[in-house]
Amino acid sequence: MNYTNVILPIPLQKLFTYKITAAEANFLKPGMRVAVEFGKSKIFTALVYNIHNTAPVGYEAKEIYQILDEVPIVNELQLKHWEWIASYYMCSLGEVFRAALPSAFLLESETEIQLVAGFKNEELLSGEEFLIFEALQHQSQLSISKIIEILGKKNVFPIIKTLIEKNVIVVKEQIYEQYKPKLVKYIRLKEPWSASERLSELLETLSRAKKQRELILTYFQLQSLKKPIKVAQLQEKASASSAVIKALLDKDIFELYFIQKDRISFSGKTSEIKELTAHQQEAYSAIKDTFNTKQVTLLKGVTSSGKTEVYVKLIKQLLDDGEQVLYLLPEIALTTQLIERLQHYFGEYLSVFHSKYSMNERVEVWNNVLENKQKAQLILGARSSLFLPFSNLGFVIVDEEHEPSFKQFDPAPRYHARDAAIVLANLHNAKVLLGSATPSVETFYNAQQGKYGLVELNRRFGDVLLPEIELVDVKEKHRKKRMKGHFSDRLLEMIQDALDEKEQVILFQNRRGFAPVVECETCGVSPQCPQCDVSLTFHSFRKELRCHYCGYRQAMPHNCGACGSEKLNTKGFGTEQIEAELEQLFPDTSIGRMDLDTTRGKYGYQKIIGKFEAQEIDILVGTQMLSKGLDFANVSLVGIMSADSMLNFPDFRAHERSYQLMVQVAGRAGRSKKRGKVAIQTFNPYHQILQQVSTNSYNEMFKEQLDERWQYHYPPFYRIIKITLRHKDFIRVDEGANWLGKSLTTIFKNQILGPTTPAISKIRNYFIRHIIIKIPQKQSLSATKANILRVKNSFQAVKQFRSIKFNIDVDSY
DNA sequence: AGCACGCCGACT
DNA sequence: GTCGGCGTGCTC
Repeated sequence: MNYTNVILPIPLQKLFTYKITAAEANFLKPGMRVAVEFGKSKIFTALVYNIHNTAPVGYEAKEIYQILDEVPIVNELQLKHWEWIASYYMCSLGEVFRAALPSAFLLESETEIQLVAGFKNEELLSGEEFLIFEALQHQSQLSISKIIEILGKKNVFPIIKTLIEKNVIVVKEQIYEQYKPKLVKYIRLKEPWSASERLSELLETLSRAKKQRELILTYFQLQSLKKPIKVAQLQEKASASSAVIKALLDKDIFELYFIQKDRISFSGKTSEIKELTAHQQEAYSAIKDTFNTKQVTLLKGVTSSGKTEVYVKLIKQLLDDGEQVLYLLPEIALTTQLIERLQHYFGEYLSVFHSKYSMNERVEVWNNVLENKQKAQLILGARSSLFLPFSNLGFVIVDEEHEPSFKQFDPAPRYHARDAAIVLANLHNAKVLLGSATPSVETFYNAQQGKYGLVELNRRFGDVLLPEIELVDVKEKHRKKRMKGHFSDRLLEMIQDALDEKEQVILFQNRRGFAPVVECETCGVSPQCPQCDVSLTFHSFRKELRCHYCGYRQAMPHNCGACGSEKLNTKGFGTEQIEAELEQLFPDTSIGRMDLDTTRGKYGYQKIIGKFEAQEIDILVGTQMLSKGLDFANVSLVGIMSADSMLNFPDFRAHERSYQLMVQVAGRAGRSKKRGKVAIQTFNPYHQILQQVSTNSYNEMFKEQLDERWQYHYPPFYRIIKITLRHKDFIRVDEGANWLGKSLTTIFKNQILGPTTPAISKIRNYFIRHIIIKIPQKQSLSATKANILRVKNSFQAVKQFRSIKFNIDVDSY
């Protein structure tokens, strides 16, 4: 007997065994997909893990339902990589499987039922059964969702079951692939007319249809180019309406045909890569040197130093050697600007892969990488692109390495793309280049310790100086009454100067919406989200209050819900309010706003950025999404509206993050010729981080942060595993967290922090508790994880705790 | 994780 | 009396 163990896309730690025939055993290989029945009524897409002939004990294996692939779509290196992710980040292989494949590869089962021909004994049926029977007289098949509609209730399976038992209906399980390659419509003359010598005859028959004759003539014109003719092309060239084409199709003179077309194509010329400047060249050679001894190298290059040019040169070389290159970027930095730049150099070698691309596009990229096609030699993508089926990866770039968005938080696998990429590169024996102007503390530490190579690039391109940073003491300005709304007189002056010089301004406010909270002047109460532990945020555009955690929204109330007073005040400030104030202060200036609310949709970004580039917008107000990878030549001033909210964030990385964010935002100023200016408004200008930002002292910041990490047992000296418990019942999570905290403490002693209640203690009606385990570098990670899993098991053996959601997040930073 | 099975309360 | 609530156990 032959069997296969398969991975199912579910959070269960084990593989499942299915029976296969000898022929199937011969054909199947690890990495191929099969459809299998799982449980009573589900069909899943599973991935073949291995093939063997050991019969399982204790149960009878089911047979597989269908083989879905001709060749493996996942290779062995990927499976190894998945196993590392599953074990390191403490999740199941199935969860990695689910995250790794574009969801179109995970088939859906759409259950349809059909009538058994010849059933006559209607009197045997109950009322509801008869309803279904009757419905099937009109329609040949019904989906489960339709039946739910017809019967007006959710639980329809028992009825379907009895109908099947009475042999009235059968279940038709229909599996379909979601992926449909894009077909392009082409047109040609139908058989008897295709010969050119019949042209005159053809025109004769159409003597009464002037438009149609013209169309035929245009067609022959296009035909002389000896290329297939697209319908759209013909229609445009002949400036004919689609009715004319349709008439000719109906007369059987034209016919349509389709050619499968890859969506991802680039038609344009590529150009030679730029000459590197002396400094870039130096960095380039240094990187190559470090690769002789190190697998990973950090390129620390100040903003606008031209890191991309160095990448380009390295990529070029690897591509010439015939190896695949992966270029990872945080989602928000994947801008058209960069894509176009790379396309310019690498043209048809480049494919882009990220979540704003449609499913079909993602499947195409997957297949192209799998077949090692030319157009997929260089992949530019967000974190999930490290799951593509590389077979010959030679080089990985992780740009903006410090970006927190490389870490996936929910759902599992909670992996860090940078770290997972290093492991992946290791499997391929490939080199990794981490790039950042403001490396994360752990990466720079690794570089200092000699684990990674380190190359610095400290000159901006064209030797433009780093921007001049000015700290504006808002407390002082308030005292002297020199504030207009949220603007200090100094910032306004600088904006005015820039506008006078016809230069552009970027204002950074790390909060969207109009004003974070609405507060009653009389009683001080502010409206809360009914489902989360947060105050609602006022959005003036729709005059409503919203919750940024669960999406709850309500109209802005006219009076206070607690005391009825009509004096509702807005407190704090967001991008929307900054924009409104600017409109008052600079009425003749065009102002744009860029945040999550204004950049919805695939091209949302591009529209705003395009306008700003074209200098249709003078002042751009935005959240942190404008700190990344954008290159505007004419920006001379960057204003940070308030530095304090980020500095006071309760997280051990708050200072590091603030530093990175401010330096990155500041880097948007003066990127081409002139030295830029940056104004940072703060209540606390003597804060050490602000001082370090203003003097550009990365090393000082690093040293200070490292000391703190050492003192308080944080990474890179300790690993952090965070356990999150969630439940709708407050008392239950509370008790569960206490129980778990105690039992972890018996093993890990003082390495346990908590249980603690997070700042936002309730989201979507779930109460949340955290427990943190700090693991010293020398303590065995695998033993620690085994211990955690043991405690988890005994936790879930307590029946009142079983319904508590239990998340483990390894390296939760 | 889903999802069916099974045992208790509030309604026609 | 039933419907439907959610606790419990299983999925090859």
